[in-house]
Amino acid sequence: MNRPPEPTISDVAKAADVSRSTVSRVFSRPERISEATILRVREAAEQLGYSPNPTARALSTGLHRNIAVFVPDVANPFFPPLIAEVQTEAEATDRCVFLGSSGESAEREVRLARRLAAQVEGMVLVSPRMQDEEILVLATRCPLVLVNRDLVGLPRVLIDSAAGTREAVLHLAALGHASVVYVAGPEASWSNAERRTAVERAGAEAGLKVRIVPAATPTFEGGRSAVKALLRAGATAVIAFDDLVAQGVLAGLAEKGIAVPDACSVVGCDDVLGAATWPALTTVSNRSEEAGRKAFQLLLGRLERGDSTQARHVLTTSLVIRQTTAPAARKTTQTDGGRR
Amino acid sequence: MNRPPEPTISDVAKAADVSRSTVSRVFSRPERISEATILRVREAAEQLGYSPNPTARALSTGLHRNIAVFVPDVANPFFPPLIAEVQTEAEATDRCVFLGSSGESAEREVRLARRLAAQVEGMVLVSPRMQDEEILVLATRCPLVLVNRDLVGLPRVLIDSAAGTREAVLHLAALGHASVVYVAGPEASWSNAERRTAVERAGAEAGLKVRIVPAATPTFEGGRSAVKALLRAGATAVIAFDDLVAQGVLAGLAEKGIAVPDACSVVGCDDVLGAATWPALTTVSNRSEEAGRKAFQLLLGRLERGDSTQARHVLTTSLVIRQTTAPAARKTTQTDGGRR
DNA sequence: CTGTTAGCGCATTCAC
DNA sequence: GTGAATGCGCTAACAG
Repeated sequence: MNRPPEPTISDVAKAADVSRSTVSRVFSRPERISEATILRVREAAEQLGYSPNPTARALSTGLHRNIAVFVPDVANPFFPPLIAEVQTEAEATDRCVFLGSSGESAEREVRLARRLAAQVEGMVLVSPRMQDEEILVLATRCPLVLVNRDLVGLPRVLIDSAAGTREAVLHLAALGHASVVYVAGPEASWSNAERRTAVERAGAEAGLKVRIVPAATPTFEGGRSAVKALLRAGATAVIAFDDLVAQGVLAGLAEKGIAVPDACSVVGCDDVLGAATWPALTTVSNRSEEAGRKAFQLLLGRLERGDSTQARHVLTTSLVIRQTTAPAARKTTQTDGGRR
Repeated sequence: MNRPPEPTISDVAKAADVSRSTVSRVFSRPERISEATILRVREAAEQLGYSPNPTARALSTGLHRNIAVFVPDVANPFFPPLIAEVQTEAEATDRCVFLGSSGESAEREVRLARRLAAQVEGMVLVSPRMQDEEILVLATRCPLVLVNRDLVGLPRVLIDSAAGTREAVLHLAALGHASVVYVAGPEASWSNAERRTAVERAGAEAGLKVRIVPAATPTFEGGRSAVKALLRAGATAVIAFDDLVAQGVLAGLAEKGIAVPDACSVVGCDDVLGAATWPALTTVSNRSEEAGRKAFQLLLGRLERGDSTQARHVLTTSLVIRQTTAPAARKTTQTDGGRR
């Protein structure tokens, strides 16, 4: 029931009739050891089923060969592909990855990060919800790479959804819509801020009236319950914070008998659903896998080559037009939208 | 750029003018220390920003307060909610979690597990792809809990999708279908075996002809490319390994102009898509969050109370009828289905 | 209740 | 190229 004691470096040393230092070197700097003894030690190790204890090694060197990835919520489909990518890359450099899924809570995020800092050589913070200061403090204790958070002084990779969002607004304008509603995501989200201002700017540029309706949470449910406010605002076109929210909006609209795209156009963001909604969702493209890969590479660069901390890698996006956008209905439903 | 040296137990001891052991005890068994010195030590620690180094602690005690969760693929939406649940539970007991996403590869799974075994007190293996023997070997080096793998001698939680799958077959029979095709998932998957035999048994029971068509991978793409074989088999009703595959089937069917559910009924499994497909997918319910919670509790029981290793917790499922199933078409399309 | 001593398993000086 | 000694930061007996 309890684990059998693992063989230690001493066991191997004894078996191979060398000193412990030699065994240690065989596994860390083999270049300084003769072929012959390497073979002998390796064999003894194999036979005993020995492999260096990572904990002891970490205590001695200060290096853990672990990293941590933080996301606001693993269950949000935007993140898993990114996580998978980081894990794959990490694996390739023989590193293990801790997962921190903080349930959209900045507090949990901070607590977890503190807890993990001593066990990792670096962390990737994806769409962190904590404040700038908290991130900066963390950065003094552990190398950080940010994804979708634009903080000067830290390496970061940014998925520029503003570009695609802008396209979306222009696309809606071209379809004859006179106004657009943005269903907003989390306050603390950099991506949300990007998208929101992109909608506002492009809206102004194209002469569209822009309104903001917050989603309580960046989820299907959040989108669904935002529909009431949408209808009150007399929306004919809506851009949602992300695909999940958009999907919720679609569902909410369907419940109220509002036809998409005939009576109302809907645009998502992140393209995590593929063509899995009905009608297939027009959305802004997603590059989260690339973001994950790049983030890991930046981290690796810092760890192994002491790269600068100033990297700012931007991945641009574009609009993927599918079936939830259509020309504005001829006869716009008038409501008391602006009143309250 | 390099991290400032963390304060150690000695620093705190000096500052509080006590021995290192006392400091140690304040953080591990405060009940044996007087109120007064606890306060003094705590204060000194706080001021220095000290907290016990987990690595040193682990080396000394053999306890890491880490666990690992393995899944075949984080990006498969079945797993994230389960992972999130485990992580939340772990956090509540002040444990951190490693993630092992193995890309559906048994080999990667084994390698990762070996690598991680020395850093965790236990692991949760969700739908492992490795062989029984490999799992058993691993179990000698590290406490294990299995999810969706029925291996005698190890604690396990099983989502009994057979129950819901059976309902699905009966449902299709009741709708007048004469045959059903099961689009199979991974060979190494316990869930797949369960579902497959459930289809076969219930099919026999209800007098349905049953055929099996494998999906290359348990993904959207896998389902989509299985459609060709489906058509060749002249399917009027199909049950897919999971929702993702079902969604692929839906897409493939749509491409060929086959109407769902009128010309062909489709049933998924795991209910991970909610009502997000069109038409909304009839599927077998999912209890992955509960599975995650239960799995962690079993692990905790083993770790803290030395619970038996014989636990076998079954979560049953049922059919969720939505819109992708309908009565069999009057006129069945005849094809050369059985020929090759 | 608290201090002293020893050691977890390894990497790293420094000698030879 | 290899061995002997020392310490990483902490917990665990064993005293008192």
